[in-house]
Amino acid sequence: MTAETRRPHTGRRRNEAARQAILDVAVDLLGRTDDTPVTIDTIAAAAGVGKQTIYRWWPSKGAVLLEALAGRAGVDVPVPDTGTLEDDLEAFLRATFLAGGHPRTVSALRYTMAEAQRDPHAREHMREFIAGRRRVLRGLLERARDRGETAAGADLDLIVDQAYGVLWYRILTGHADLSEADAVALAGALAGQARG
Amino acid sequence: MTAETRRPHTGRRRNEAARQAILDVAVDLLGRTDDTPVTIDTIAAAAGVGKQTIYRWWPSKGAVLLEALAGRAGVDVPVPDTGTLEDDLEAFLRATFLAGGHPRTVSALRYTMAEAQRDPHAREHMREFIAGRRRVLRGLLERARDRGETAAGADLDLIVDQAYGVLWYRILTGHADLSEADAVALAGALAGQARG
Amino acid sequence: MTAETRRPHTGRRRNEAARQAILDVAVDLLGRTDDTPVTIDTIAAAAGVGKQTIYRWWPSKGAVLLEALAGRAGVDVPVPDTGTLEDDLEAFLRATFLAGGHPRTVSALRYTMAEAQRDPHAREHMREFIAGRRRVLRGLLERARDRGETAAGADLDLIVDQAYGVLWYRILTGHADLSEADAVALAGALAGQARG
Amino acid sequence: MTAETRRPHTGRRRNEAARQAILDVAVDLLGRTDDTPVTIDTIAAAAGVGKQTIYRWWPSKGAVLLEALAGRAGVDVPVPDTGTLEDDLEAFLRATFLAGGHPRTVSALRYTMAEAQRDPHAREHMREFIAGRRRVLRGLLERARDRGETAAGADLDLIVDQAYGVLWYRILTGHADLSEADAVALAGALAGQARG
DNA sequence: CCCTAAACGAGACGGTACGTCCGGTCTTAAT
DNA sequence: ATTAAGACCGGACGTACCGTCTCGTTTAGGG
Repeated sequence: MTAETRRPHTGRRRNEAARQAILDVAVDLLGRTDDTPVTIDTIAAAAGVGKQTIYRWWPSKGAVLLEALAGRAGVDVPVPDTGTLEDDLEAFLRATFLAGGHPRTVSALRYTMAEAQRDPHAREHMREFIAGRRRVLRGLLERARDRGETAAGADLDLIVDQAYGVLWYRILTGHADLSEADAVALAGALAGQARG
Repeated sequence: MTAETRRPHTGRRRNEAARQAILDVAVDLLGRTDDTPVTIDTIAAAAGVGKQTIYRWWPSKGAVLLEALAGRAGVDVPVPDTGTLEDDLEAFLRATFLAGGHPRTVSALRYTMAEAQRDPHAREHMREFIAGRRRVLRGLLERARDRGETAAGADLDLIVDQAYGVLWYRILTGHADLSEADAVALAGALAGQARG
Repeated sequence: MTAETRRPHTGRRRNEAARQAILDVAVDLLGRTDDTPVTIDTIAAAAGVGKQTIYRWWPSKGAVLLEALAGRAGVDVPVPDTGTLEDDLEAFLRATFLAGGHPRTVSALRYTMAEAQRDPHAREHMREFIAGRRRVLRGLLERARDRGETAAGADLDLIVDQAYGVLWYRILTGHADLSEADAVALAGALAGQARG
Repeated sequence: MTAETRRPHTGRRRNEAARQAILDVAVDLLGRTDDTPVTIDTIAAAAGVGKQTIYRWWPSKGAVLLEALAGRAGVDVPVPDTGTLEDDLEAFLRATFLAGGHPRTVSALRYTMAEAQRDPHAREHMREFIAGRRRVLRGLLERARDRGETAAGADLDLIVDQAYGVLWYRILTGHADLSEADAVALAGALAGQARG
């Protein structure tokens, strides 16, 4: 994804096209399943940008990657509204597992989570990213609660933890695929937990 | 943890004392919560060993770290045998969360999981480490199944995924602590799930 | 010779101050008669420079050392012009032997000639260095020839070879000093050869 | 030159076969014009010998190489005895230049002279090697002096320096070949110089 | 005749240097 | 003032070699 067309300078104002090119390249590189190195130099070169342009707007490499990741988050996972908790949960987890099972997504998530462990900026961005995803799922659960579908003492946060926990655990260790069947099974189990 | 005493050579056979010194130093460095760098150079220096002695026996830094980690695994988590699934599960998860909540353990697990994402050798070792931990928990569940405590169609592997998924998810994102209360709640939820 | 004062960056152009610092340190280290190691690391450290800055501009250690040596060549040996071949030759060889007999010069020449045997880049630079020194002496001889002081068939190159041959032979083997008396004797002998 | 046949142990006495194998391999490796590394490991492996067997009898790598070189010295350069200085000198220098011009010899001399600059043991051996070669040539000159062929004040040592100086200078810098014509020319010049 | 001491092949070891890679900072010249 | 370009410092990486050390084996020669 090398910048082919000439991108004009914008003088003393921030160049939005450059910013977008950087994030696009970051997304592209993160998704590569070969061993293309994801370095600031390769990003800058591929985006047709100076390294300083990156560091002017982001504090570290991890911050760039996490913002790139966050920008792509949720595009593949619409929030379903079927009317029942189990169906919502199943639809959501199927979509989530489907997206999360794509090789490009796996690669990107693995790399960024690793980066978040060593780069404090990336860690902070990752926390926000995670919090955002959690809010969506928790919203889905709260809707069901408001409909009276959940038991009184149901720990919604713990249910969210289990859903995303399984997802990340499998992505990072690779010990099992994110199969559709497992999405369904997990949805059923978590719906059961919610009902009490 | 510098080697103070003179360590004798062992001729043409591997020097077990050197191997142990390397792993000890690795464990020590992995557990540091300050930003002490975990490098081959620092490991070698602290262990009083030449770098080549490390590379002679391990293919990469990650492999050393994972072996060091694996060597310490399970020391803090005995397998309980109370007679009932829920009590076993609760005891196991309490111990696991307790150990996994210790700053030194968190630091080590975060670093090694990150390393496993970039170093194929570390990844392979991590897979084995993960598989070993899973076997323990799965054995506990199978025992309950053999006692007839679980429903016919209960997916034991998924339950294992949920337990360790929550653990790793919290360790890596840091969005919530590994509290004792959550261990108890999770044990209850999973026991219920197993019973069907 | 550590860089004490802050050296400013020069942006996208080569930093001449850094280049000079590297060569200065190299000259200094080459001249040491103790066993201070002449390493890229020590050069970089003493010059306050990253190793990559050296490898960006020179292909190998030997290339740096040879350039450093060449930069100092000829400073101590002015080309005399007395009007007669023998006097010119004597003055030149006295100065050459004097400079070549200095411990710092001996050390530098020994090290660089050794380096030139194993490093092809250094070898190439050494060839140029040698060629440059030869040109000076040969120029002196040609001037005498133009004055009609030499025999018709005199092989000037072979005379140059003998002069520098004795110099290097003694420097490298250390079997005899570069005494003033020998400079005079050699000048007389070579002048005799030239006259035929 | 790998040791193919089984070499028997000799109990508690030095194994002469091993010693010879080491020197043979050293000579072979020194003569290689490709970039085969001349290391203790390669020598030991090729000679079918443990490294310790080398270090038991020689103090350093350079010492081995120099002894190997010395063992081959003089094999190609018989001392002529034609009856006249110029003819003796010409015959000697022709043979010397011929031998010294062989690629294997050049390679060996270059490597060992370089080694002699960094390894004190090699340096000492080189001094002896050089002294030995000098004695031969000086003997030739003294014979002529005893016949009354040289001038009273002729500096025989300087003549020896000039002869070997040219040889080594060309070998080490490679700026010119050791041609037969130059051997003849040099012999003539030095004979003239001796006659005064 | 056995038993011990030395030499041997093998190769692990501590240490030092190499040349490469990359993160984040800095400066120039162009826009 | 912002940008593309890219040099710079620092520091980790994994490799190569030196010379030392220990093991287990083999043989010579003294008790």
